[in-house]
Amino acid sequence: MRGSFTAKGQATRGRIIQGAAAVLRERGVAMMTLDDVLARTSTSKSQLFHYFPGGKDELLLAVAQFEADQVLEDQQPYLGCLDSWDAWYRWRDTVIQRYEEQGDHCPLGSLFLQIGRNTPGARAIVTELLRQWQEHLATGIRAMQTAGHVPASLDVDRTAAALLAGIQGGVSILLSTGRSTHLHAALDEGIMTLRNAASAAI
Amino acid sequence: MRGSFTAKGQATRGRIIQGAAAVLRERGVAMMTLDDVLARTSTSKSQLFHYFPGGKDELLLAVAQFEADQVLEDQQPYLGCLDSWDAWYRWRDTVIQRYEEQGDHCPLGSLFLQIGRNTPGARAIVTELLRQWQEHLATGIRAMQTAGHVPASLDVDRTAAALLAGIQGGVSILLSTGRSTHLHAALDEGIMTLRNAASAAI
DNA sequence: CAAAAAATGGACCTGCAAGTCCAATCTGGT
DNA sequence: ACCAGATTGGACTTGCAGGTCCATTTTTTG
Repeated sequence: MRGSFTAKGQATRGRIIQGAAAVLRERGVAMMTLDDVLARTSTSKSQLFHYFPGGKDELLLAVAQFEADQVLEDQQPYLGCLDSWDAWYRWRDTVIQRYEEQGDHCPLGSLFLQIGRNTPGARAIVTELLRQWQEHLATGIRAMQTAGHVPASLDVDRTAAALLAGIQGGVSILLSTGRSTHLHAALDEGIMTLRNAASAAI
Repeated sequence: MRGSFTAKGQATRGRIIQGAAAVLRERGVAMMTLDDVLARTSTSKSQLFHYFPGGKDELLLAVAQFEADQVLEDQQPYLGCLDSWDAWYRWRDTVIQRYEEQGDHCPLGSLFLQIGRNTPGARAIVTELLRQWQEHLATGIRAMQTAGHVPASLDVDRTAAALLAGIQGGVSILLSTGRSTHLHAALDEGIMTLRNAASAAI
């Protein structure tokens, strides 16, 4: 199927996805129409349905995947080497900056509320994203343990899970209220927990 | 305006809101139509537009308010008297149970993604809910300080904010993945933070 | 260079769901 | 009992957005 697309076809397909993502950030899922996407990408209906035979749902799913890939990329290279307190703080700043810039549109969240959890594809995308994200955090914590900055007795998975939850909640509150206070608090608390665990263990 | 509704009218209005809330939990915002609501509540179009002249948006807003009121109520009486470790754990169990039962539909989240943050009404509802929620948590933490279980040096507002963020994120992950692991972790970490602060201060 | 396959343009269809309207019925006050 | 205003029923309109179709152009391939 996908192999039958030529290079030009792939390019068009990609353009449609990116255009849809842009429209989505501007207008939100509820307000986005296929015609918006066509207008923005200078493509025609037949093209859209040529590359996304499943119609709107398939397109939204593709955009969801596109946005999901972006999330972790935007946190690099910091998320990949959380091996010192300084690295953790730099990563924290990156996260906060990214989501403050994003403003009050959450492509992923709204997307998959629209697509619905029922569709297996949507759920898989989010689940996989969260899994990778948490794994990065856990790896970072383990690195700190290895370096002796955090006691080995700390429950890595639970700490990472809690931190990830805090971030998610912080972002979702930022979307709701426009204030990044909670995201800030969640990140600071999370890192502080690591540090306190360290000092408490002394 | 509202005063001109008779008792019967108010009852109908209420029925419509509750019916809409039910439909919403079942089918999700994207899939809900006014006709669904009419069918479920045995009312007619003219009634719906009589009580909600603003149409669908106004109805959704009313449902949002209805659901928001529910959220804190469901956590009572525990949320109101977080003055011992035992009380905190009972509250935690209540929260987890409530959201595990709710399954994978978030009336508020989806609602106000649909209505959009742009509308002032929607934003106000969520902001106020979060404010009250966090205030309850802060009050609880202060009670623990007063009782000497938590050191007075603890930054109450930040801790409460982080805990609230963790809950929000935990719930949103529960909605996405169907697993309550993160909600669990966030609550446990949050309470553990209070306890560790206590022991660290000794 | 010719045939086949892919890519594109855009008119058209269709169904649905929000919102309108008016006539009919009920209810509460005097 | 009577009247005004509130309530209700449901047919009708309307616009839009998703999806179909086919003719045309471009590209690949042999």
